[in-house]
Amino acid sequence: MIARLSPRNRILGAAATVVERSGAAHLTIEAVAVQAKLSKGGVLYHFPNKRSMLEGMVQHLLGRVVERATRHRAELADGPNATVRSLILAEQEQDEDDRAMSLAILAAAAEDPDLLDPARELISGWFETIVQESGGDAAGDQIGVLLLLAMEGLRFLGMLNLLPMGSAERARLNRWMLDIAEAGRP
Amino acid sequence: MIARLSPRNRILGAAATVVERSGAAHLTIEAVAVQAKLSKGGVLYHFPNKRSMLEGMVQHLLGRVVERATRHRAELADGPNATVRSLILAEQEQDEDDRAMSLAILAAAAEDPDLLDPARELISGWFETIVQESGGDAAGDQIGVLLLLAMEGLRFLGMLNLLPMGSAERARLNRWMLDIAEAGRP
DNA sequence: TTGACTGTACCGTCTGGACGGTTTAGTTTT
DNA sequence: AAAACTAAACCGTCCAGACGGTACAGTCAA
Repeated sequence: MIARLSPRNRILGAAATVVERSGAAHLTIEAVAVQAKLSKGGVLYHFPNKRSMLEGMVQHLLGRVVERATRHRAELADGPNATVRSLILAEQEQDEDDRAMSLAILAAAAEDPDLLDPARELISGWFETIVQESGGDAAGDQIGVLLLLAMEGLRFLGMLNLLPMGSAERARLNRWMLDIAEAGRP
Repeated sequence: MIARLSPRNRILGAAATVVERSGAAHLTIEAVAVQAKLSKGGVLYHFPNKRSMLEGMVQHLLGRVVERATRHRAELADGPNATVRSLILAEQEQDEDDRAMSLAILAAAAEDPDLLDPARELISGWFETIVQESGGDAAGDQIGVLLLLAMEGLRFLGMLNLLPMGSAERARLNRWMLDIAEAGRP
């Protein structure tokens, strides 16, 4: 029933798995090939070099986040803190594979910090929007920024296995954060 | 003027600089030696291998954080959310070098996720304490956790240069977070 | 309907280079 | 004299990337 993944996405998933298991330093074309059950040449057919594979990972990751956030954003119309709420909802929606793909950020940063440029732009845009939405830059009213930062904290701690929270606790926290965003304050 | 660093700390600082400039994948003994103005043998005199150098980086980073947090913690006695507040204050106190050393986390994660074990333990302890301090686990009352996560979000986004905030904005946010922690809510 | 051709998706092999680490013999600093 | 290095050679391993070839499904014209 599972729609067979395109070879390209299978490779990207395999790359994420390698990073998850061995760390970004051991992300090699050959390791990815083994994981994806391809030969090295097979991988290089889809991505001409390692750098383009990392670009692909980052792009894939950001693409999915943006896609989901945009959808939720549309549903929420222009309610209070709609953008942060859509980001929280988008994060909540991620499955295991998506979470593993987050490691693309670490792998990219390890290889060449410039690979994160697209992420920089995206986040920068979020910040601007969120600051506006949570009441201009009136002193102190930065609840949107706080929530966004907490989301990112969750993301990074989670991807490094530094987060001592079960999925139930996490779900509860997510719900609470949505409430805060909607109410404008805890 | 500046107290000359011990060779050991000079090496650790050089390692952080290498990661900052080139990414964790290019952290090699030789690159560190060049940056620290030593020979390769000179570095290996202080750290027998790369792994022990990474252990040293993580240890150095955590040591400083713990030291500062402990000091602030003592000052705050048992005021509301004292632990989170001490962590915020500790983070605020970091200089450029300390921030660069945060990259040790990324470098360690890239090489071998197990190197993060000490950090796991530390963070796990923080979580426990903070949950207790912000009112047991009474439904919804997770302000301490939220603040800790936001702090970590700041840390990670900052170390990857993904944070579109100037130091003034950051300072303002920090002050606001301290207020929230003290009041228990905004 | 058959044969020529095309594009996609690979495989297996090879090479040049870099890296981590070790060793050794010698030098500077304190 | 001991501690703290330097300089250089060297080894085994690993890796990115290039290359030539293969299998095969589909197209299309005669």
